[in-house]
Amino acid sequence: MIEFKVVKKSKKSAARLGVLRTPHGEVMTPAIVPVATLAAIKALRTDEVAATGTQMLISNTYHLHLQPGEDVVKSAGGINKFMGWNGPSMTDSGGFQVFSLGWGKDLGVGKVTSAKKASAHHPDKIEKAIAKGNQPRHVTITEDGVKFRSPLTGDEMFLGPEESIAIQGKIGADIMFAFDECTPPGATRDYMARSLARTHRWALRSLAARRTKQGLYGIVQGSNYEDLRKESARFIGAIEGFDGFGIGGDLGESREGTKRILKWVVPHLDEHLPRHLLGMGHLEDIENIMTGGVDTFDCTVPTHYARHGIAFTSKGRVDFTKAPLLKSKEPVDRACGCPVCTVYRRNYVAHLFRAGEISGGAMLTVHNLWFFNGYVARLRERIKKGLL
RNA sequence: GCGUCGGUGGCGGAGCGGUCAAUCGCAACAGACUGUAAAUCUGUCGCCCAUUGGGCUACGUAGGUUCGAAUCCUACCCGACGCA
Repeated sequence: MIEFKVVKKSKKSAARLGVLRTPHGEVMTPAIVPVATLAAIKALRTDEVAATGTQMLISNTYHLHLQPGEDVVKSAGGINKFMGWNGPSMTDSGGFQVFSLGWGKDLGVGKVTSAKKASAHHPDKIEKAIAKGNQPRHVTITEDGVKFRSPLTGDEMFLGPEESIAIQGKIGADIMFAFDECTPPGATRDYMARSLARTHRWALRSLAARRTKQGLYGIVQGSNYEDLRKESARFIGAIEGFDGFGIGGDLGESREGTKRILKWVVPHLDEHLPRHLLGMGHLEDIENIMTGGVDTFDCTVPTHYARHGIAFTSKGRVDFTKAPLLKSKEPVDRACGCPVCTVYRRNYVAHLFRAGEISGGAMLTVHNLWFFNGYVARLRERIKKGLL
């Protein structure tokens, strides 16, 4: 059971402050939700994660199904006990993997890769590949769900709405997501429309498959087509029983595009229910996301970039793989009070990266999470003061 | 002192007469990364111009053989090992 309460609505934008109550505590929204795909924020212990101001985590159904398997998580007492995380949690449905391991992998594109950019590398490839009703190499998408081979064992596996919800039920996070298809940017409208209709049917099946008291969010798709996005928002928004909404898929080729999509979608969603934007949260996006009316959003950027040596600081990005930092006696970020910045200097962190020491990635993960959480908290403060 | 093997680009290490400025790995440098295939991936990596391309100097040093050598021969220098 979850509960959401809007505490304040901005007069300047669609932004709002809220409280999301879960069996594992409250989330002050808007909030960023760091990604713990395999029931782990890579490189960190959960107590270290808690010390970064992180309120909620999202793990992944597909990955946990492959390893260690949902039964292991269930017998551990659910994901919270399993990973020693006392706070709220969500699980993504595996819908994103339908894309990332399917078309995404085949075509070498990410979900935010613009169609233009992608087709510059593969002229006409995307349209042709997808338009003809072909299937990606590694997954087969049917009305029932998605067939794929485990990259771990090579075994044939299947994930559909019923399977995803059953697995998420055993994992036991506070909030689950409906099974959807995250469509590839650059696909034809025709493909998008057919995929959307199927995702809608999957949403109803996901809801019908729920056997637990966990929250369940329906997911709005529709890529960057106005009519499809609106249609999707109306359809998903009208379904009785969802505890909130996810907004997923291709979110436009630019920050303006994302803004536009949120404008199309958000007005059709019940304002009393929480809205979660799936997989977006670069620093530069966050203000737009909030003013667009999003309550929670997840993103791998702070954790992923950290392991690649990038720290986000009050003065912009700092790349710790660069040699000159070996001579810097500054903290990672002068203006930061995180557990890393209060102890370590840039020269040491840079050394750890150049030496391939994993603690370097761990340190920047702590810092980046602290920084992103702080950034979001300051924006919440601005909403509170009526500035946003 | 004699013998054997060896000396290749920042390092390790291929190549053993032409297609070699030289496979590959590491390091270095640059770039990418938005519901994590991701402590990953891509590119550059002798020097000088250039868009394809061209020029120059290079495989211990100095000579030589050959149309042509990192690759064959000779001498020398250096290293490892073995024998005195």
